[in-house]
Amino acid sequence: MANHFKKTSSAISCSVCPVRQLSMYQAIPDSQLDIVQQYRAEQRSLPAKTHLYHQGDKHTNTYTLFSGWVMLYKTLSNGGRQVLRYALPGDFLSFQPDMTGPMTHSAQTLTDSTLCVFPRQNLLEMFHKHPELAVQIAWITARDMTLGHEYLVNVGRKNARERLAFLFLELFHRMRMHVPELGNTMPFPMTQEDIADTVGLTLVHVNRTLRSLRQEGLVKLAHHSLTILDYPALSELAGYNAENLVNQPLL
Amino acid sequence: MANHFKKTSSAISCSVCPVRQLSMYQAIPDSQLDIVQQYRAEQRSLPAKTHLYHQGDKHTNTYTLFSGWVMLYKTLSNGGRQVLRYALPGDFLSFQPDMTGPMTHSAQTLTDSTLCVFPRQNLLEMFHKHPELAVQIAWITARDMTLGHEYLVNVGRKNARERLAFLFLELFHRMRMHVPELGNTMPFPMTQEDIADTVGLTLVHVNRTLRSLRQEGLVKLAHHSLTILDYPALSELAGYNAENLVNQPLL
DNA sequence: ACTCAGGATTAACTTAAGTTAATGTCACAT
DNA sequence: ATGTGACATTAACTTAAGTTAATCCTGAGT
Repeated sequence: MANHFKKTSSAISCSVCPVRQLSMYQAIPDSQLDIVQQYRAEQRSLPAKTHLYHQGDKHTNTYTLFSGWVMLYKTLSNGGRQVLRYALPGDFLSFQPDMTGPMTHSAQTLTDSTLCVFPRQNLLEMFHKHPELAVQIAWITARDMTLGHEYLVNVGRKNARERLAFLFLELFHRMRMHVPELGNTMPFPMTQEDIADTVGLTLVHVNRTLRSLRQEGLVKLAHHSLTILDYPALSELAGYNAENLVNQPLL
Repeated sequence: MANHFKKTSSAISCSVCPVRQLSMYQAIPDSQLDIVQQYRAEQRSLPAKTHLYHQGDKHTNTYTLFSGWVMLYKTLSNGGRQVLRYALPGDFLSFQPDMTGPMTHSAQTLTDSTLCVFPRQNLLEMFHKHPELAVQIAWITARDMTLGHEYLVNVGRKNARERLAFLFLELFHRMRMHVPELGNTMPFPMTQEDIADTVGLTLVHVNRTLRSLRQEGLVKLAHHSLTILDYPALSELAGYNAENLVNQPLL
């Protein structure tokens, strides 16, 4: 199989990085960014639908997503798949408790994406030199865990309509943090099968439920673009409150 | 309502703490444990079925569970409940991304329990003086997140029998880390309703499924005691492999 | 313009899990 | 010993979601 990885010829300097404030490196003052950049091995571009790593792989890199969408998921022994989270720019990927063991999940790009690569080895050294980064990672991981908890509630205790409403609003809100000027329409690169594997339903039932939401004028979803038509109704359905998605630094 | 909190008259010193190696303080050398102890506000004992904090509360403490079982759960607007995790001795509680905001979940003791109380304020100071603790927290949080992911897969992509099998093995393995000499029987303080709210089923269906597992001789569950009768079969059912539950320090 | 393939849509039918409601059991208090 | 309440157990019935399988789009490549 061909190696899809491509080093970006014109890697962007950390000092002018447009997504830094969304990433763990918001904790590092401008004056020390050159140090961070020394730990960055490279910037790497991948086309849509390629894997960054597979569940079970030994993997020695850590990533900060620079642009694009990445889907994190787990595979079951019976062939099933459960999506854990969608990563947006600034998100930190491939951190897990057993840093030397096999990956507990897979990561696949949904769109063309660019990532900054930080070898695990460097991470530990960085923590040592910049303890505030360790705190930052703890904070980011706690945030991701909290989101995971919301997903768990979603799948464990809600019906199909509520699950979809929640997913849409969760992505909509996170997207708005990245693009504050966003209107009611956002890119939505996943397929209905991806959605099904996120909310714990089948593709067919997702389609059915989507139809009902569409007919009631709550959302429009087509051609990888999602439009929120009736925010209050969706929000009510989802049992969602935006405050759940914190994005403030810890300190 | 009466205040159930009770300061333990004979608080145990950190230096002789039997659960330290299971907690974040495994990262602190013996010689510096007195410092940790200075950050500990108190040791507190609670009877079974009392809340440590409620979802929505402002809460300024952080805890390390010293003994007993604590259930963490979220409440839905429709009255539903989703259990997020069961805490065992050594576990770190009430850490969340928004340290000053309302709690995102509730915590309730299942058995009589004792906790070591560390005010949030002290935490930040501790991180400052012992950066390795921040790394440790990042590691612990990542571990909890990974467990959360397993729960998500369980609820999102498995049938009733598989979900129960998984829950039993997960708790069995974690219990064994605490009590290596454990046989096939372990304490199991939760009710069938708790189980239902953990695996995303109804109480009635949990009971039905439990009967089928019992009739096939896979487990025995009665009087708050669980016996694993056919480990291989359960393990096969659950799609579980013990390696998922890492418990090694990060550094 | 034409083909192909990955998605999206639907309908018909099945089933796992939910609901309701009654009864049983056991620990504990009086 | 008796009553009370929290849990556990079952059965009968309902329903939300799963399964199977056909058809339809639509955008990319020739």
